[in-house]
Amino acid sequence: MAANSRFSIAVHVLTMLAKNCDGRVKSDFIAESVNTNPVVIRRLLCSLQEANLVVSQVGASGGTCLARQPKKITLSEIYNAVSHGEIFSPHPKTPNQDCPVGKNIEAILCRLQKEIDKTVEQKLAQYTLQNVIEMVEREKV
Amino acid sequence: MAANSRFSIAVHVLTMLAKNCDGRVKSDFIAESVNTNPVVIRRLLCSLQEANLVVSQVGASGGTCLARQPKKITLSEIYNAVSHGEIFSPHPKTPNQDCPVGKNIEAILCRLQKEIDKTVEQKLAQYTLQNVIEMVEREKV
DNA sequence: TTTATTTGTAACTAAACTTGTTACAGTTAT
DNA sequence: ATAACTGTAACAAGTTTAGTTACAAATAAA
Repeated sequence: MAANSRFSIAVHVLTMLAKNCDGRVKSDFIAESVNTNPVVIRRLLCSLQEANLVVSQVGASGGTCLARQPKKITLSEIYNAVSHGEIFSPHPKTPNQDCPVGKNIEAILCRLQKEIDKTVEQKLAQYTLQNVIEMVEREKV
Repeated sequence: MAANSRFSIAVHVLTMLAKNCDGRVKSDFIAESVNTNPVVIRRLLCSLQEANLVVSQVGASGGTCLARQPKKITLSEIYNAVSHGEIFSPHPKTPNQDCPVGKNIEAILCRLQKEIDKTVEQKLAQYTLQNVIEMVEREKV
């Protein structure tokens, strides 16, 4: 383990919700499709709820539904809801500040990090959940 | 720990080599600037050597130097040498193949993954090690 | 009002990965 | 011959991840 698959599962979960948009979907049902434990799904749904992508209802005949139409949800929003975009990590320990390279490299890498994040975000923003649904349908053929 | 900082360290290491391009640089010297153990640096240098970015020499008065001019080394090459570009991971377990979403979502996410990787690669390819050196110098002011 | 169902969440485990560290074999200049 | 290096194996400690059990709280339905 130890490699973040939350975005993959989140896209899967939201696609399930979109295809069952008429009612509230239960975490057990989603978990069966994702092939995992319902608690894993509920944990993820909490993050998606914080990001205002879904609405959950507790109690009997509760469940979750999308907060918006699939065409109004971008993959960028999904990504931000469940991951913090870091293509690479900074130095584990602060570099030697007495070395001219060590003193300045962190700030440069930090700027680069942000620039890449923005690039990824722009790419992911090109796709909506609706696009994913259409791809799933097309794939079926 | 448990967050890959190899790219950050690789850029740091290569910048050190570029600024000491006249001779062979020892792992102990680099480790002091990076503030880590020389073995960590040597391990990284092995990866950079496999990618033909540096040349190392064993034995007394050995060390490492760049294999090419800094302006001919892109950050994209560095990234590929030390990381395998994965912005997100696939499902840990294969989704339920009896569910239309579960059956198709993996292929779609895989294509998306590759597309994002290409985007990141293009972004990183815009910068060379020479650019980083210039940024380090400029930062110093 | 009682009961069954469902989310939310805490606590724990096992696996994977990362860096740091020690140790040492092999290579090379002096 | 000796000292100084790299390359690499082996292990420890810390972090993160998904999976799991358990249960409190909320809610619909009987």
